[in-house]
Amino acid sequence: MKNTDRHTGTSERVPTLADVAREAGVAISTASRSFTNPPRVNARTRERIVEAADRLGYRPNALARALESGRTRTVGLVVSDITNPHFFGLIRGAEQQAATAGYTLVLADTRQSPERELEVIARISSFVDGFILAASRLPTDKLSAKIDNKPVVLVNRQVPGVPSVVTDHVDGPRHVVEHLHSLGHRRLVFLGGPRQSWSGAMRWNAVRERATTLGMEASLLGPFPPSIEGGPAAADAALGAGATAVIAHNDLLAIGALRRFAERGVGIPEQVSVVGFDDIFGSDFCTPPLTTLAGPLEMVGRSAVDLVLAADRPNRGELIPQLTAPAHLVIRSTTGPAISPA
Amino acid sequence: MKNTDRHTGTSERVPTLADVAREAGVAISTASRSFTNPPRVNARTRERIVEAADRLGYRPNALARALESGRTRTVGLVVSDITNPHFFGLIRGAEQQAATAGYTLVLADTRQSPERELEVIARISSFVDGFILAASRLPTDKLSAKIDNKPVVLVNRQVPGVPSVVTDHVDGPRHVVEHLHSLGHRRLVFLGGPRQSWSGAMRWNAVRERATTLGMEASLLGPFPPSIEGGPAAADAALGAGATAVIAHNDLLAIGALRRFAERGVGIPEQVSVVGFDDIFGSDFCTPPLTTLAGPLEMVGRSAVDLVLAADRPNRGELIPQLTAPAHLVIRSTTGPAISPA
DNA sequence: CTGAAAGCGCTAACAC
DNA sequence: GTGTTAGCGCTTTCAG
Repeated sequence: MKNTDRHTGTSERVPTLADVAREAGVAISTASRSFTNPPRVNARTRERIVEAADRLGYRPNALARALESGRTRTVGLVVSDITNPHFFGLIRGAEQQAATAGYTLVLADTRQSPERELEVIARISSFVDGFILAASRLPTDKLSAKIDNKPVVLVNRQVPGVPSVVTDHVDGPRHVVEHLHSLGHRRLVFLGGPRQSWSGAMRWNAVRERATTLGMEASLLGPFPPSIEGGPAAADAALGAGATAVIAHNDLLAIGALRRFAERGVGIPEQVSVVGFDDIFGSDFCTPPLTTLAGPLEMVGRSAVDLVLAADRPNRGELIPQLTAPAHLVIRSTTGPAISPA
Repeated sequence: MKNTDRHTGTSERVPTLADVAREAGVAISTASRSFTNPPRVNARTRERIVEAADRLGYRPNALARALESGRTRTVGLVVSDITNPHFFGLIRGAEQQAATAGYTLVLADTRQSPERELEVIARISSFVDGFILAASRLPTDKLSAKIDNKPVVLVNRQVPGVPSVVTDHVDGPRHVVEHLHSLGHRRLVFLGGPRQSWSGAMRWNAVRERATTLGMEASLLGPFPPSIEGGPAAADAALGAGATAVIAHNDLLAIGALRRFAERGVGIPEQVSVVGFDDIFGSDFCTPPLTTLAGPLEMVGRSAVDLVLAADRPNRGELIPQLTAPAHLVIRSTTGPAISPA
C-alpha cells in the first residue's frame, strides 16, 4: 500500500494513468497523450478520457513524470540564514516568479555554514531543476554555472562564469559615503559582517575607496554577527573609535546598534549618524527610523528565478548574465549634520 | 542528454547506479544494497562498490528512489502569506526540525486565497510526504487528515479529526483582556483581521467573552487587512469608537495603527492602550515597543513537522493529536492605565 | 552473499 | 488516431 484515495482516508489506491486508461477503454499512451499532447488525440476519445480521469479523481504523479523528463518544475532557493529579514523580500519575489511560471520553490537554510550549504545542495539536488544560491558562503572553486548539471544562479555574490544577480555594491555604498560627507562627516567607521560575506566585502571596499577619495577617514571594525544581537558590541566599538558616522554591514546590525546608542545616551543623529543596508522590514519604524541603502530585493528574487529558468532552456549561447539591480539611498532619521569638531 | 557531470559543466552523464555497478563489477542490485542495506552485502565487495561510487562521483537520484518508495523525505509548508513576519518563526522552526530529521522543506504561498491554496497543494502534492497548512483558508469540508493519502497538519486552525498545533487562543486572549481591565480600561475595541481567519475568530471570541464577564464593553471593528497598511484605517475606526483600549488582530495591524495614532497626536499609552498578537520581529523596537501576546512560533513549526513525520509512520492508532502551545503576554510600552473618564 | 528481473507511474519513440 | 513497447534510476522480491 503506497497509494490511497485522496481526502477519504480510506485505503483505496490513488488512481494512476493505467486506471484512467482502463476506465476509458484506451491504451495508456493515449491517455497520456490527452494530457501532454491533446491535439494528437481524437477530440471524442479525449473527452472520454478526461471524464474518466476526473471521475476517478486522477492526478498525474509529478515524480514519475520528472523521472522521465528530468524536470521537476521546481527551483531550490538556498539562503544563508532563513531568519534574516533581509531574505524575506528575496524569498517572496522568488516564490512569486516561480509560481507565475508554474514552478514551486524549495527553500533551504544553510545557517551560515559552508558545510551545511554543500549538504543542503546535495539533499535537494535531485528534486530541483536549478539552484539559487543567496549569499553563498562556498569557496569560489566550489561554485560554477552548473551543479549536478543543473543551472545555478548566485544572488549577492559574483564569481566569474556564474550567472548572478546582485544589488549594486559600488555606486550604492558610494552614495552612502557621499551623503555622509555632504553632512560634514569626516571620520567614519564601517561595522563589518561575516568574513565570508561577499557583499560585505564589496560594500566595505566601495566605502573605503570613496571615503579616501573624499579625504575622509574610514576604518573597518568587526566582524560582528549580522544580527540585532551583534549591534551592541558594534555600537560600543564605533563609539570607541570616535567616529561621527557609522555604516553598518546591514540593517539588522544597524538597528541593534541604534538600541545600544540609545541606552548609552548617544543622540542619533545629533552625535552619531548611522546608516544600514537593505531596508528590511522594520527599518522604517525603528527608533529613529533608519537611513539605509535599499535594494529591490523582490525584483532580485524574481530575476534570479528568471535566470534559472532561462538557463534551463537551451540555445542561450555562452553568455553568462550578471545582473546588477540598482540600489537607492533612503534617507530617514538616523543621519544628520556632523557635530562640529570639539 | 538529460544528464551531465556535476561541477564540470561538460556534457558527460551524471553517473547512475548502473555505472557504479559496472565499475565495481557487480550487479546493480548489489550496488543498490550496499547503500540501502549494507549488512546484507559482503564487507569487501561493499567497499569496492563504495569506492567505485565516489570515484565516479555517484549520488543516488532521490526522484527515482521516491518513485519506488513513495517517500521523498520532504514536507510541504503552505502559508497564507509568505510576506507576513508572523510566519518567519514558523518557517524557521519547521525548516530546522525538518533538516534535523533529514527532510527538506517545500514552501508555498497561497496569498490568502482558498483557490490558490488548492492549486498549490495540488502542485506540490506528488513531491511531498506530508503537508503543513498554516492559517489555512480552506473551508472545513476540504480539510481532512489526509490529502492525496498524505498526512496533513494544521497550524493555527482546528478542525475535528485533523491533527493540528495552535497557539493558545483562549487563555491568551483572556489574559490580554485581564491586563487591560486591571489597568482600568472599560471600553475596548477589537481590530479584526480577515473574515476566514480561524485564529482571528477565536481571539475575538475569547476577548468578547472575557470582556463581558468582567463587565467591559467590547466591540469588533473591521475586517482590516492584517498588515501595516491596514493600520491607519483601523486606528481611525478605533478612535471613532471611543475606546480606551484596542486589541489588534495581529502585530502588523497594531504597528500600523501605532503609526496612525502618532500622526494624529494620540498619546500611546496615555490616551489609548494597544496590544497585538504574535510578537513578530519589530514588535520590540517599534514606537513605542508593543505589548503583545507572544506564541512560541518556532516551537509550533517544529511540532508541526514532528506531527507530519509521526503521522507518516504507521501504528499510531487513531489518535488525532491536537496540540496547543502556550502563549504569554509580553508587556512593553503600549499599554498603561486608562485615562480617567472625562 | 549476489544476480536477474519485475516493477514504481509516466512519456516517447515506433509501429499499425 | 491509437496501441505497443522500451525505458527514466532505483528498490525489491525471488532464485541461485
